[in-house]
Amino acid sequence: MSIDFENDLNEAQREAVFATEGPVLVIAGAGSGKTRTIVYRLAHLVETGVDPAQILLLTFTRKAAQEMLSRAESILGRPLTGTSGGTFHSFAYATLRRNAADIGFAGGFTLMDRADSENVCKEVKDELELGKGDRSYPKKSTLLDMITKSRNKELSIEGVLEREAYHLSPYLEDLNAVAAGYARFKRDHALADYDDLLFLLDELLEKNEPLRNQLQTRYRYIMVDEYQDTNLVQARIVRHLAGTRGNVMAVGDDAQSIYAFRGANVANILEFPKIFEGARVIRLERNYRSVQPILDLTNEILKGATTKFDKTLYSELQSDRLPEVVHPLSDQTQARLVVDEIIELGRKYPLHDVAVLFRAGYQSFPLEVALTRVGIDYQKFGGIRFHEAAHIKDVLSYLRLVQNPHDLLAWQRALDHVKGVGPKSVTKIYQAVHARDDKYLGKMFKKHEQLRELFAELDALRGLPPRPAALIERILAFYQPILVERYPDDYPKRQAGLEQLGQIAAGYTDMEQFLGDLSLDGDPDDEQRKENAVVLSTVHSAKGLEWSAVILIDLVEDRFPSRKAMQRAEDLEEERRLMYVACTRARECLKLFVPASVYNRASGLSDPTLPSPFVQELPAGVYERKNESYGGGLRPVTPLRVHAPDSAPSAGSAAPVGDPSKLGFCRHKIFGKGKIIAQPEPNKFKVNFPGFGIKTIVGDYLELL
DNA sequence: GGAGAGGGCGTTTTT
DNA sequence: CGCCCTCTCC
Repeated sequence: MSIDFENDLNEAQREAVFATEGPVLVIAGAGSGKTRTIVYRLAHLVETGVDPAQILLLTFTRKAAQEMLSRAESILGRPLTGTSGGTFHSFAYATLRRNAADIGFAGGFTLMDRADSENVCKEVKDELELGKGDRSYPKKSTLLDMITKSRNKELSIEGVLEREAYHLSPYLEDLNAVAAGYARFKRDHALADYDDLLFLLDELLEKNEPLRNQLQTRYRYIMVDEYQDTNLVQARIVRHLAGTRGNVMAVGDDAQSIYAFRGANVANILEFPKIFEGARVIRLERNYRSVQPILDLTNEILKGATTKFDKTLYSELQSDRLPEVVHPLSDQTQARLVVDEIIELGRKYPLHDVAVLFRAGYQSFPLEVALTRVGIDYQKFGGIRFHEAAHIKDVLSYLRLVQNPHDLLAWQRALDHVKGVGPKSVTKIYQAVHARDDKYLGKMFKKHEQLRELFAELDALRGLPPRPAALIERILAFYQPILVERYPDDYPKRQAGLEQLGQIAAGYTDMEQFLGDLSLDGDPDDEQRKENAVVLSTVHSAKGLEWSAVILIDLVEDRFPSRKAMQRAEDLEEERRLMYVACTRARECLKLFVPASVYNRASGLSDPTLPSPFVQELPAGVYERKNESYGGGLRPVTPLRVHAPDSAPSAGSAAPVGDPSKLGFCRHKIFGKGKIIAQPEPNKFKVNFPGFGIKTIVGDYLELL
């Protein structure tokens, strides 16, 4: 079977597929067949005799890598044996485990997850007696945020505070102290966090020339997907791996950069041609995913960006239906309307081909309730992960102790279930274990029978061959009574999760691999799309995916864009790109929901909302508006015209300007209330905004008062 | 030193 | 409203 590159690819795609030697940068617009290009390139390499084991494919999620590899296998008609594919983090973890002694972890190390890292921050803060009695002191999650931001952006903590957290500057010294303590704690207990994986790998490659050469020789062809979302250290890793041969292809789209908050640096993609001299730049611009009316709308979103993208997507897929902007009366009725919509769409598409997207995990809760009520199955991506659930972490803590007796975090978790043992005793027990202080331990065993049982269990586990499945099975039996006591309300559900954990363990022979995979990419439910389950996802987790129908909810100020992003211009820009990513996921049908009020759990009341600026900005021609009527149904709304009937319609979606000839007061979504002082053009107004001064604004953005 | 009760507070996004 | 942190009592 030979592959039909002529028919299956367009010219630009073919160019990228066949450019196998030397550096290549592929700027791939949304839906432009980026995945297809990578898949065919994999196949082409192997078809021309490259050993699959010489290929390294770095992607944003493990799922993406697996999908690409299996698609390449299917067009090749044979397996890709030995190809390395995965995330930077998983690649780093695997490489570091093989060279643990070289990075100062002779006895191996344990990978921490976010909660572990936060707990260490708190531990260090308490140890240093910082923030005692100060209620407004930065919380552990804030402490960790600053530490990892500083690392990922490779700025001092002072630099991070200056740029984006000025309000924390009084705590600069404390933050530095916590950061230092945090680093020391990790060393002392053979722990590594997500950031360490990247930095340790970079360091290892920098220092260990033989290893670097070995990897460069092994990986003759490197492909990196989603390059716009790599950070500085990831770019250095790519450089180390590519070496002088530089057979590296980076694929990405600067308009879809949505991970700056964790240090992603668009400069990586923009400067790729400078770093890899002689790089070929190939642009994929034709869109194969979406119908033209959807692209008309997404092109408008990009037009509003401060940083201009020379990107106007076009498609040959036509449609006579415009995207819809729906205005429900509240987030509660939004949930009901979305359910109705899903049922309707379910007649046309399989449910797993319909997605509801939102800015933050919690925003789908009302919808989840509504879906459950009518019995529609759903699969949620983003939000709390499998391995983050307390009962899973409980069970894993025993496993971690078998693997790494220095893992204080695991000790804390395991000992937390022993009655009568609190934080202080944990420290003492930990010290006693490592100092072989049997007298102290013996005393404690007498006092706390549960403690004796725990130690007996751990010893038994350490005596077994280190097979994840066998150990988990034993642990589950031991943990059962603890589970029932700790979670009397919902332990059956949690038990199901634990059984699932046992299933996953069955697929592993190596303990470290098992633990690492769980933390790195481990939601077993994500592995495949459930048939007939509608997809609920954060926009971030929807990256790279597509559906026939996409519904976006909660498109109101403070939610999308997030309230936290309203302060700094560059954060708001990232929200805009996020909105762009969300809308470009849709193939045929796109619906944007803008509830007029949302439930505020602080007050227990419904707060009125302002439509998201990203919706407000859209020109009237690119969508059809529908309002929920008080009676419950949806009614199409004819946009009001600002100008004389013969001019183009351009009324703002939610707050149309009335008669422009009448000067008076108006409201702007950012500048607030202002006085109109002149009308230099039919649709332009000079407005004096208290506190902001005189601005000239297009009428569409003003609401007349 | 641990466990339970009251009070402030505030929901991004992820490997 | 629910979480997390702190304070107080045993």
